[in-house]
Amino acid sequence: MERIDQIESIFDKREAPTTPVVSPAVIKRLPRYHRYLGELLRMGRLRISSAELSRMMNVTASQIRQDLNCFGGFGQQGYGYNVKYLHSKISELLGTTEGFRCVIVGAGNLGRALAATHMFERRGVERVAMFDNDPRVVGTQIHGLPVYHVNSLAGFCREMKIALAVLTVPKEAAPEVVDMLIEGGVRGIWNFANMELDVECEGVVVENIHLGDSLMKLTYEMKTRTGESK
Amino acid sequence: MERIDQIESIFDKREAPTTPVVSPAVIKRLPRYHRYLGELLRMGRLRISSAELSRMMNVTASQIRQDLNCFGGFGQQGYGYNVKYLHSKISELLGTTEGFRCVIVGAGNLGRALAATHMFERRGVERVAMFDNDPRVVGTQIHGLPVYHVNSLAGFCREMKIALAVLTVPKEAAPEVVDMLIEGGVRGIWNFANMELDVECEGVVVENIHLGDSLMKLTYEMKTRTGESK
DNA sequence: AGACCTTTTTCAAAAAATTCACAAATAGAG
DNA sequence: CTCTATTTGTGAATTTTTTGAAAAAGGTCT
Repeated sequence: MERIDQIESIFDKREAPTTPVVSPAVIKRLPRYHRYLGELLRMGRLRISSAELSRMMNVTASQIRQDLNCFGGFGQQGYGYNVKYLHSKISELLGTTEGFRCVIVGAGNLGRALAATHMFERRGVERVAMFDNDPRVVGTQIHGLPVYHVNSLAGFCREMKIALAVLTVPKEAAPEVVDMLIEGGVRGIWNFANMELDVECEGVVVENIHLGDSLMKLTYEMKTRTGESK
Repeated sequence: MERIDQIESIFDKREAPTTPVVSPAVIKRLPRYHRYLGELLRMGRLRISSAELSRMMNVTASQIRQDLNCFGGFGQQGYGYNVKYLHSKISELLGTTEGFRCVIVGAGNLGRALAATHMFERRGVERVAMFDNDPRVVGTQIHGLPVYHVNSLAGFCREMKIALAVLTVPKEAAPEVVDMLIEGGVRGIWNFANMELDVECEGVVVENIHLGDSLMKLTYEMKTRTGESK
């Protein structure tokens, strides 16, 4: 009972939580749990204990239990967690069952590479089209996706109820495209442009990808750790 | 003086720090500081205060000062930070002046897209070659980089003193390639393969990129935030 | 059906990260 | 050359995150 109340309060929007109900640290870990559970599922495992999962994932069992409990009691004492159930629950939590539709803006190398993956479909996101301003690619198809001119972006998004946009345009073009996307009613932007987008628009979420930052973190570790082990 | 002692102690490997001398949270933020400082540099700014930078970056000024102080006093009371100096200091800290040389393993869509960028050169990393096992691409050039057969990977790395490898091969091939890289004496692996690499090899660092996790974090926020703002 | 065993839940303690607040130092003005 | 307005450096307070450990609950085996 207790448990159910807790779950409901998380999703009860009227409570206007000042601090996020689930901490960002936990949310960042959810996709990783999802990944490992998917692996277990493919291996045919039916159940898993936090202890075994913790060994696989190199985190403490306590953290796994704590994390999962933020969303309600998905496990069972003396049994552990049902792999299939937990996997689908996390899918749901993460929004992969919402059926978001997306466009990729920018048909350069990175845009094409992303278009080629199964990344979106595997997470319940439907790729609908690509957009670019280069007349040589507009009108063609890339990995099965039609490429339209960026002029028609806002209208297309609104008409096709596009919820999510992948931004792989050059830095200079990004702000302009963002305006069009917002005009088109897009609710999430996955930003690969090499700049920070700080969209101050109610209800629009931006996730910035900075590959360069990651590369620098790596070179930092290489520089530092290698020295240590000497 | 105090200050200089502190800096030295950070880099003094004999101290064998059990806990990392600089916390991971700080390190994750360094590239972002570097990015903003580069921006300021391009704008011709000579100095910046933590307060102004904090406004630009949407973090607390206190955090900026605390972070930078982990590495020593780069600023000056009553003046702030010298943009050029601080930028170059952070570059150095992050290992971009080490002149690491890298190869890209996997000449698929993502490998090609990465090869096309200036990401590496801009961070002092020199791209040397690509590797693949597809006879149709072996022997060609991609964005100016020669493509060799993956057979010769280990030998090439050792001979050419390759420090860093970018892994964009399919998940299945990853473990095998990692073995070759380690044999070749590589010290850092930037892993885009859709799996967690846990290389337990003294002095070899792995940075995993999981674009899918980021996408899921975005769909989570879209699902959650949009509801809240209703 | 009952005792025991596993494993989650939950609450509390510990550790880590962030923010606060103020002393100390410097630049710049007059 | 002194005085004032800034602004860093820093130790302490606060908040957040992680870990630990007892309590509760469901399974398993005889």
